[in-house]
Amino acid sequence: MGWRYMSSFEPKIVEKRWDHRFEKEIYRKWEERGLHKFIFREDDKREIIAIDTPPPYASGKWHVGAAAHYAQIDMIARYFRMKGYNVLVPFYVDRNGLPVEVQVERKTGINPHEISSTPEGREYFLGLCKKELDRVEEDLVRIWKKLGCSFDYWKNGTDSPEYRRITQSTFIELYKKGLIYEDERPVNWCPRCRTTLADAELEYVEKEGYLYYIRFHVKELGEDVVVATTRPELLRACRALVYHPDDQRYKHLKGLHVINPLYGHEMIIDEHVGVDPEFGTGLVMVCSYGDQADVRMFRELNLEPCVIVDRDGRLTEEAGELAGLKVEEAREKAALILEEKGLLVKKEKIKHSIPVCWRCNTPIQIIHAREWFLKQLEYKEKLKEVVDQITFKPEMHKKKLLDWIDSVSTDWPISRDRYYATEVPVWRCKSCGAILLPEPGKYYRPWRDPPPWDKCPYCGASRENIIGEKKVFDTWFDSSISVLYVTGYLRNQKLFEKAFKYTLRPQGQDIIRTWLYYSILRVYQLTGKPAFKWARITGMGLDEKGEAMHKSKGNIIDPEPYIEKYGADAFRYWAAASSKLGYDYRFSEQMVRTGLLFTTKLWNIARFISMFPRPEKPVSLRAIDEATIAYVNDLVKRVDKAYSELDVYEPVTLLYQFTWNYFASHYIELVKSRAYNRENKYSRVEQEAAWYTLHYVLERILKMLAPIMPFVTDAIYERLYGKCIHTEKFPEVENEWAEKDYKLVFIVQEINSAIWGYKKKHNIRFSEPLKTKIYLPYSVEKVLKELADLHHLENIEFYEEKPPENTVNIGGPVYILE
RNA sequence: GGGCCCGUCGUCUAGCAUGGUCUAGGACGCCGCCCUCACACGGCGGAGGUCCGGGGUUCAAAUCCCCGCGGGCCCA
Repeated sequence: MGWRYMSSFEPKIVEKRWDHRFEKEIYRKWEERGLHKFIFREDDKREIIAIDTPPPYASGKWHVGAAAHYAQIDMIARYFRMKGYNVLVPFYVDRNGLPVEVQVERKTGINPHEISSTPEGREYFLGLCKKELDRVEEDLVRIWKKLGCSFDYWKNGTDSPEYRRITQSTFIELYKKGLIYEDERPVNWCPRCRTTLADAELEYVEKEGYLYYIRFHVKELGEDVVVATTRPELLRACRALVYHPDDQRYKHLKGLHVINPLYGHEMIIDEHVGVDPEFGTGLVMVCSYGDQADVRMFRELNLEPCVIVDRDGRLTEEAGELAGLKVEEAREKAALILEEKGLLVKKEKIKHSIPVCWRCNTPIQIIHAREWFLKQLEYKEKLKEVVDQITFKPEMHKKKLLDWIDSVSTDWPISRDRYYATEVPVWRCKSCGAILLPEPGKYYRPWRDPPPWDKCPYCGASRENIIGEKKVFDTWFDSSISVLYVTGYLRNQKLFEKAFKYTLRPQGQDIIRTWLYYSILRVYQLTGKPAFKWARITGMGLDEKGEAMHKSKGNIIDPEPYIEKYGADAFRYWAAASSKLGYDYRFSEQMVRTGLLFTTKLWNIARFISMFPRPEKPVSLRAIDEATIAYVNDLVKRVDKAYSELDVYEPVTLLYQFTWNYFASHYIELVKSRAYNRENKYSRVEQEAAWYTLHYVLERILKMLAPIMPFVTDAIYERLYGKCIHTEKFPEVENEWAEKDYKLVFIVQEINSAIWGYKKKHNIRFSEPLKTKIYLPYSVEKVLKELADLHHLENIEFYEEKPPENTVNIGGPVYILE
């Protein structure tokens, strides 16, 4: 008959607290059992949820915010697994793009452009990049494994032939659809490095220079105007003068013309909101190109550019007297000529910030370069409809994307003059100029591979005339198809058909305009469908002071020491509880510590409960058992709903609150004596009811918490119930308890609080009897035994609506005779 | 500089779409007391907020409107 006659109880859990050093061992167990492996079988009835995990860029270790984001993604993945989905949550690394080149250059001093002038040199440089990436990738993988993330590790990153093959195939596909074209456009150019630079490759330095005030003659009026500029050497390229539309000083000049003081050509006078009326005279020159503002004006005012700076940073023949001079020399000479002609009104010293090449500090020039473009302007309206089909969590971030779509004003330049990236898969016939695209399906390196044609298919020119493209893609061109890569596009059609259905994009709000936008654009162009069912947008990870973490600010917080010190579950507790989804979340070591305390609390709750066997079905439950079970059923409902909305803050907060502040502090305290039943005050049925309820609640808490704190919940579950919690189903609301009233639990909490407070105030130990006559409402008459036991009440009377006149309230519905 | 978003105890939040039940609720932290047989990595109690500021609408505003201020993101 065993436990039915037990009088002393031994816990199955012996240790007084959870030791997070076991986490490693548990993780190993998960790996051995293949818990994280995504397996696709056609006959698998489960729906697939594909999580388009952000491939992190391997430019350095994660800070706590990034680590928290991946932990949150894991929580969502684990939840959906418990809900019966086959969850595809890969982890692979974004390894394309500039940052690694920068890092290698810093470490080795090698100039990528110089070394890459030969295929052998380029190959060598790529090898160095790869090594560096491998090193950083190891760090990242180590961290997420330490964090307990159940990702399926894919060794093929975005630089793998597999991924690049798909990127190139999509290029070829879109080219054939007529969505890709080549064009010349203004780009940042470093004359020393002789390369185009992305905006991200620019640095800004404060430089002293002169502001030259130049006199222009207005053709129609016979009056002069004065214009301030820092770039007089660009006068040849100057096409207009502009002022701010609100600037009354120049309103009368709109549409008139001035004569260029050095070259004599006519220039129109126009308005533009980009002009600062406070700068100089409020009238500025528009030249191709002094700065990015000029680029914008040329575009928006429909001016015909005439670039007079060449690739070496010297002025072209167009510049007449200034031809052949370097920009700085030309500037001085232009000023001199103007002065001689009496057209230079004055020059004043100013400090201004100018863009320079991040590498060599040379001021950049804006010149025209040939680039590849993807059409996007014609998709704007359609994309807004597509975006509306995606569920945003939280909704507020959707607006950022819609606003961005509205503001898109040029097609997307997708090519770059870099090296560690996916090559633009194009060859060109020198003889007839034809652009040759290979068949999709293979990974091509045109800068190195022999052309896949024996002769030009158009003009028949020999193979030597077919030249490979040297350019590579913008990294976003690769990463924008990540969801297609994940779901098996062009790799496994059967998988793709099934997996490209419930797609989830988790990402930060900082890359809504890039990763999210480009993904939606590209996937729509390729499949005609919205890229995602859900977009889950997180805020920014901040340091303890609430400031964004940047390498340059030196406030990066490394997650590893905290995971080591407090354990992954504690860290994950912070990751879930630090803020509401979509808002910035700041790091708090204190909160990680709270997470650790919570693991200890859970451990000890389980330790207590592990003393008691788990009965099958209780014959009858006592009132507080019923209310508690009803309460936990309602909790299941609320936690499930929050998770299903991709939230982890609400679940962790609700569970913490319930577990610690109700279940441990009140329910367990109330039924302790019944569970032990040392003095046989309760019937065996009543005792079993307590045991049943304790296990009933604990089991549900553990399961609901498992996605957030996977280690400690698994350890407890394994010891108590002999199974791995992560292959269990998420708890469901039981119909018989669904609508059951449980306000008893709140009344009981008030009563406990009142009596504890009263005893405390009167210096009565909690274990001492309370002799004072105490009045309680009839509604708790069913909890009388538990209350009397817990508080050692000796003299209780119940009241119907109001207690007798001569009593005093001591809190809640509790009164005493004084 | 422009666009967008956000702004409730030290911190994270509930309440705000449908104004009154809010002299603003909870949690973490903080302070004080207490070793009470799962847990002192614990228990109990307490203090903490002019709801960013200023105007307005209204009998009534954390909640609606306007103007500022502060923070964030992206763009320039």
